Order: sequence, then structure tokens, then C-alpha cells
Amino acid sequence: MTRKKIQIKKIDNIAARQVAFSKRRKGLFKKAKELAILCDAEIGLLVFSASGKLFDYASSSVQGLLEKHSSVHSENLPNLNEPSVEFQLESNIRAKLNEEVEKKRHELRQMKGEELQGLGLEELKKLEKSLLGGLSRVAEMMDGRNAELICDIGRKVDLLIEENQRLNQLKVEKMAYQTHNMQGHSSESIVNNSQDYDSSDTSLKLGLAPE
Amino acid sequence: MTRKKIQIKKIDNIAARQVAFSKRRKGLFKKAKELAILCDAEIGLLVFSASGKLFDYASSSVQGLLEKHSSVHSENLPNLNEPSVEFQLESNIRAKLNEEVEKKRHELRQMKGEELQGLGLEELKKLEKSLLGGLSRVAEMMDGRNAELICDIGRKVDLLIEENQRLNQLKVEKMAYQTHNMQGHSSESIVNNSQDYDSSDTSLKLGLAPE
DNA sequence: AACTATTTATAAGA
DNA sequence: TTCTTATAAATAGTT
Repeated sequence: MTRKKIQIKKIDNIAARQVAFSKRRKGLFKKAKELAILCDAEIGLLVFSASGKLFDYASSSVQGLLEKHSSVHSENLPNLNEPSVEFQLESNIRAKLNEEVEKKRHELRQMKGEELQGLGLEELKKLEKSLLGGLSRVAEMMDGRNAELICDIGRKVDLLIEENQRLNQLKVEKMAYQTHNMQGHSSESIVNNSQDYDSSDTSLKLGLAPE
Repeated sequence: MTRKKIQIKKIDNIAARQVAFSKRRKGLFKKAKELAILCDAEIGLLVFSASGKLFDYASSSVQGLLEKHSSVHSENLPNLNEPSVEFQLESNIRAKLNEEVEKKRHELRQMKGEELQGLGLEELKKLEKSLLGGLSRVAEMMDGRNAELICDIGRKVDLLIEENQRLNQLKVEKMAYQTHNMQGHSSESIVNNSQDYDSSDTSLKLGLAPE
């Protein structure tokens, strides 16, 4: 993986193998710990060297599990009865979760100005700063939303104007058509024509208003 | 570890945490397998996600050890063990707790002005109101603390003034005593007298300043 | 799920 | 074993 890329197969040279074991074991444990912390995972890791030496890591709740294994030291199956290993694991995790819920609940209440009794002046200042920060960001976001809204309305108005102009055009055409047809025909639809004309005129005014 | 260096602490954002878990878990298992092959080691690796799901790897001789535990945690090995009502129950409880933690975490971040993307104008207004409420209560509490502080300082100043007056009284008495003694004796301590008198006068001014 | 700019891990050498 | 260094591998943030 570095000065040269290597194939993943058993390293022949014994000394080199031991060196690699030491280095890679260290790296593996580091990665395991990082995963446990970063992602809130529970991890148990057992590594037996070729010579049978054991190295292990266990994040809190898995600890009980691995201890038994270490004592058994591979091969041998553990003694028969284990009443509560799984229970301990679950129980631990649940305790941790409950703690976290409580912590966040309390912090939340403090943000809302409750449960402030224990706080000193410095802590109160910190809280105030946090609240002001939140407030300014919320205000910013509200501005954004308002701007969007105004923009939206603007677009809708534009569309309405367009639509209105189109309708107006239709009316004009219709009027022209009907005026043409009136010549040499009966005058039965004069009233209707007049109504059409009126409404068209009204909407025209409305449409052109926001110039 | 790449676009930016990260701190090794629990990842707040739940989606990001899941992605990281998935990526890093894969990396960890790869490294474990490589170590087992390259260095002829025996390895057992258990990883429980925050939601309780189990992933594991075991090179041959450790396999027996891990199987027992896997069987307790459903998904794997449907045959041997009971699907376990208890396990399902625990799993449910944990899921609920996780959900609650996540809810509170999110609410908390919104109070701090983060993760506001989804919110509409009405929700933003509510948030703002909550923040303003918290802010006013925090300010109130700070006023209280400040009043206490000022009261404290006032008391201390009173004590200092008292103490100073007492000291001043002593100086006056001492001066009188020394002046009396000087009559009919040598004048060797005139310089010292003068120094004493000066310092006494200074502290008197200091003590009476905050009237 | 893929990409890629960086950080990390590590093979070889001392 | 430990350090150094050139290079391979892993991965955080982004799309």
C-alpha cells in the first residue's frame, strides 16, 4: 500500500509479517475506535496473533461479551450458563440513550428560558449568545421566505397580465368577427355584444394596472 | 479525513452519520480481513449500529465464539434460537429512544438557527417567538444575577470602608503615641513617621471613594 | 451511488 | 521498535 502496492496474501517473511501485524493491528484498532465514536456504534474486536497472543478492544457495552472470550482464550467453548450478558448490553445502551434524552431535554428547556436556576453569569451569557445567534439566523431565513413569496407573487402577476392580454386579444378578434357578421344579418345579438365588450374592457384595465 | 479533516466525535447529522457508518464499517471489515490474511491472525469483529443492527466478521477459529452472540440478535441465523420476544421488545424501546434523541437534537439545532430548510413562514415565526421568550427570561435571570453581584460588591465595599476606618483610627492612635514619645527623646525615627503617615492617608482616600 | 480533493495508513528503508 | 518518506488507500463533502 505504499512504497509498493502489495498483494493481499500471507506474508512469507516472518520478520516482515510481524512488523506488518504490529502496524496494521494498531491501524485496525484506531479505525474501530473512530467508528465507535463517530457513529455511536458498539464494537467488539478480537485479534489473535499467529503465536496465539490476544489483543482486544470493546466499546463500553460490549465489554462484558469480550471479557468472557478473553478468559476462554479461543478454541474452548465458554462454560454453560450466561444469564445476563445480552441483558447487560441492552441495558447499558438504553441507559446511555436515556441519559442523552435527558441532557437534550434540559438543554432545550434552558434555550426556552426554563430551568436556569443553577446557571452562573457566564453560562447565562453563553446561552444569550446562542439564542441571539439562532434568532438572527431565523430572521434571515424569514427574510428569504418573504423574498420568495414576493417573487412568487410577482411571477403570478406577470402570468395574469399575459393571460389577460391574450384574452383581450381574443375579445378584440371576436368583436371584429361579430361586427363583420352583423352586416346583412339580423340584429338579435346586439345586447350580447355589448355585454362582451364591457367585460373585456374591465379586465383590460385590471390587467394593465400594475405597469 | 478528506475534503476537510474531521474531529473524532459523534456525528450530529443523522444522515451523515449513517453514511459514515456504512463507509467506515466497510473499510474496517476490509482492514480486518487483510490483517487476518497477511499476518495469519485470527480475528473476531462485532459491530452494532446505533439502531442495534449487528454486523460481524470472524476468521475460522473465532467463528464459534461469535456465532452464539449473533444468534441472539436475530437477522442472522434464523434457525437455532428463538426470535425472542424480549429482543424485539428491547429493540423497539431502543428505536423509540433513538427517535426521541433525534427529535430533540433537531429541535435544539433549529433553536440555534440550523436545519431550518424545511420550515415555512409560520413555523419560523413560532420559532422566533420561542427564541424571544427564552431570551427575555435569560435576560431577566442575568439581571437577577447582576443585582446579586452588585449587592455583594456593595457589602464588600461597606466592609472595606469599615476596615479602613478602623485602620485609620489605629494610625491616628499610633501617631499620637509616637508624637508623645518623641518629646524628650532622640529624633531618629522622624523619617519613618513621615512614611507611615503618608500610606495611611492614601488608604483612607481609597476607602471612602464609593460614597 | 459516484466523484475527488484531501487526509490517513502504511511498505520499505534506515 | 521507531522514524521517515513515498505512495497507496480511505474517506468527507459534494453532486
